[in-house]
Amino acid sequence: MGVQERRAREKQELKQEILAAARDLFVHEGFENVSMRKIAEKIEYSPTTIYLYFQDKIDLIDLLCEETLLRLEGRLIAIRVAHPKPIEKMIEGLRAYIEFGVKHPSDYRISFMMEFKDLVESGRNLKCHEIGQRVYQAFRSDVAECIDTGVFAPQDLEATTQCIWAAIHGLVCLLITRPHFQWADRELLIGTLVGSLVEGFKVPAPVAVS
Amino acid sequence: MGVQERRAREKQELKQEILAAARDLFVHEGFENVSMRKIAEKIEYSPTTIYLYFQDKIDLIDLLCEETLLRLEGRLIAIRVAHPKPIEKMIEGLRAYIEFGVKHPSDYRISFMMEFKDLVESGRNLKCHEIGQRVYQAFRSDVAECIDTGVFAPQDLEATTQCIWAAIHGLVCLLITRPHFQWADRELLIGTLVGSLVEGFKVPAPVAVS
DNA sequence: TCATTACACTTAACGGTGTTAAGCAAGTAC
DNA sequence: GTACTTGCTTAACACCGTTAAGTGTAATGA
Repeated sequence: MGVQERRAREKQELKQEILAAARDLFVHEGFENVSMRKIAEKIEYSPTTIYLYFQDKIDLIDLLCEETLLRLEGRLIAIRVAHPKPIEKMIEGLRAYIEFGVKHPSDYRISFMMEFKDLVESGRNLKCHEIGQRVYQAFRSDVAECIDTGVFAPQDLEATTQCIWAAIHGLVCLLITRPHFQWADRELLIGTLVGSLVEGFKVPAPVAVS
Repeated sequence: MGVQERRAREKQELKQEILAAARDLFVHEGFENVSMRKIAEKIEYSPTTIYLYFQDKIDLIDLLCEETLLRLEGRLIAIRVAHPKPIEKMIEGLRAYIEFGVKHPSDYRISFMMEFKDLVESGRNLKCHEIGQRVYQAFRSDVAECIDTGVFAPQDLEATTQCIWAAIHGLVCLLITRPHFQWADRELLIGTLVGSLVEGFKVPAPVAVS
């Protein structure tokens, strides 16, 4: 009896259709302007149908976030393969991260700019958290490689990794939330940030203390 | 006839009371969980009363944003006075910015992490925009001073200013939105970022291009 | 002193949000 | 052919920002 199989397949298809509609709306209507009702309207089902496929809005967004992180991870893995030299791997990885964020602002917002405080504190475990950790660990390995091969001066691995991530995240954030600011030429901006970051960590631990 | 004066004064007092209540709620309940109705409840007036004092929620938030930026500006001006040496002025200014954001996450969210795209495009002019520009220009002067005095290598002023701002903004953002991440020691983190940033701009234009 | 006017504020409502409970109609199973 | 399962919908709840209309009180002018 292939009935159950067909049903399961159809259920999975509609679930994917909902996710696709949601992502499309996020991209075209903006993060704040997407409601469950609008998603439902787009797929031509009643709003409550979505709740047969997702626990709630957070659950839906979580899956979108997971998809996004998987795409970013794939992009970064490709760069690691293409650039064996640690310094190039680092520079191209940072560039790719920034360009990913700028190119997919809605996806980036969902994955990196949403407030997670309440969610984490509610004890809920998100699918995207796991893969987010994986992407971070991989990046930390890249930083470690730079330190180990002498490209970077010996410094606290965790702090260094987090500083670099924070810096490039900051640029993506501002480019997304302040698109009308008097930004310098984008290529110059990205090049300057990545270049200075790498340069700043070449010299030994210049921790600025008061 | 001091009636009008008294009335004007009372109106101003209630306006300030509303602002204070709003800020208090933002701080204690979190940015997303504050509604006009809750603000009204806190000051023990009906929700619609707020609309006699503010155009809408954006208007209210705009004034809060302005207040916040004025406080930050004051903080940074004090540091400029206390540290005449360009390099110290830069380092302490960056530290102060980060610490301001970490210490007042709700205020920082309102001023620097809110989506402004739709607002700017609607042609509305916000009070906080003007002073935000002023704070940016002052910071750019600090960067220019570092370049002019040879602390930083000669580089594009605008790009350099924006990169440094983006980097410290990124750290504040992540510390706010991801408080449960496995952060390195906060002092080490801040010191590392500020130190590496300054170090990275000492060497001549290391713009990383693909 | 009394009618009028101005003002501060409220009540009621609109259209929107995320979400849940109950119901309906068609397909499957015996 | 009847009972049960499944997929979806309708109706509703409590919230949101916001507006229009109404209310009562205080100030004003005769």
